[in-house]
Amino acid sequence: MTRSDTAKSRPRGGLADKRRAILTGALTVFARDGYTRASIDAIAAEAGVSTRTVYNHFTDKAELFQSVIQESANRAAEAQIAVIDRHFHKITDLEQDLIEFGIAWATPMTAEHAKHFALVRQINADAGHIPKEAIDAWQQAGPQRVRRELADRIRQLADRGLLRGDDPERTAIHLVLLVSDVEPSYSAITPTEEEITEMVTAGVRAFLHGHARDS
Amino acid sequence: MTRSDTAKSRPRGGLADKRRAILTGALTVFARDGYTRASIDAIAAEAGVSTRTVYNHFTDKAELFQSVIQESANRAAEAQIAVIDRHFHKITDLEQDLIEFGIAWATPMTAEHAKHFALVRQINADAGHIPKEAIDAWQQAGPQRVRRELADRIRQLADRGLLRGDDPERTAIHLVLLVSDVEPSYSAITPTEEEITEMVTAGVRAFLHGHARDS
DNA sequence: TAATAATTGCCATGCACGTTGTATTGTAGC
DNA sequence: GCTACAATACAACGTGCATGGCAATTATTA
Repeated sequence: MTRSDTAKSRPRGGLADKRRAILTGALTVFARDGYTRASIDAIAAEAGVSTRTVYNHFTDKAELFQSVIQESANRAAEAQIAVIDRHFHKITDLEQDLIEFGIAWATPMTAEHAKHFALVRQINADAGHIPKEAIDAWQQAGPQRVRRELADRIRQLADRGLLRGDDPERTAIHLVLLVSDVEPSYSAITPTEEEITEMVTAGVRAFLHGHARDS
Repeated sequence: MTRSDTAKSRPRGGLADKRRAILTGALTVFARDGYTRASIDAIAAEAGVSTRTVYNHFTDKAELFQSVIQESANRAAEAQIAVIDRHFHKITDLEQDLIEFGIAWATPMTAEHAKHFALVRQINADAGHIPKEAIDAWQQAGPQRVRRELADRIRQLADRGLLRGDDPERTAIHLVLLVSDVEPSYSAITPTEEEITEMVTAGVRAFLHGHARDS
């Protein structure tokens, strides 16, 4: 009685894109439960697919996980780079444009991307039990790629004399830190649009001028 | 043959402080393996204690975990508040003293405190499977308490005219973000003392003056 | 040293889960 | 409709693990 009631709509048909369904379901379950807790049965159910089919597409739970984090990294990186490109193309009023960038950066947190960040937390916690090659590949496809992109944009702003030009990599890190929310989703409180704006504004001001009195 | 060879030195005696031994061992194992992966047997072995004794002191794996994170939060908070008190007492040269504070803040990362931060990552990842009360208690005993302490110190600096006085809570968050290392221990690379100094210096400069050209 | 409490070893139970084999069935293209 | 192949249902195996029960053993205390 535990098998047939978990899968609500299994029309039993639909060949072909099972693999994508599995990856999507696995993302959901891995992000929610973590690697060890996540059971293949739960993933299969979430994907609307038989357990056996999962093993038909992926040899291992481990390989499935690595595929999931790789795809997650790629998708998230695409999205974030899109945000970067969109907002750094037309910088005229530095502070105002950075604030708009920060809002766009911090806002998508509310929808589908929440899963990606939950997965990132799982990776951070489980890093000691994930093969180093997988971690490296993930880092390179995700965070590092985005950071390099942002650093390039910052370098361009420095060339235009709008920012200091020393160590654009670290400057990029600082910017991202200051416009991102702390507290990853405890108590499931979604910050309002106003709170995001306020946080981002404060972050951008700190990024540009710092907190010293005389600045 | 799996039971007797894991515990190397079990002199079989030594009543009394078993509870502390269990807590310490549990911290090690939980921090390394996470809640689900961590087995009671592994914890008992790490603590040099029989499996049965664990259940003699704690009813559940869950209760043991909550005790561990609570103690971890308390210890880490004490240590961090000590660092805050030590460095914010004698602020004369703001930038130089903040840099020294940041170095002291980021350096202990190398020893015993690594476990605490690994545990924090586990909590962040597993938050959805930990009772809300436990999360709240942990937050209050740990991060929130430290942040409030730091905010108080920042408020005092603002009163002395050294920092802007708007929203000291967020200012505290910004300071901590900027002097902390990103990348939680992938590839087990321990940053050198020089690297820490460089990162902290850049962070404090950004905290005080920002990255804008004209500042 | 006697009595009380804590610790241990060992066994046992029950469950959840990864993984595989196999026979069956649905689907796509001829 | 027939064939080749993917998907499924079902069952089964092995394992790891949380948890509990005793009885023997050791430490603490009076």
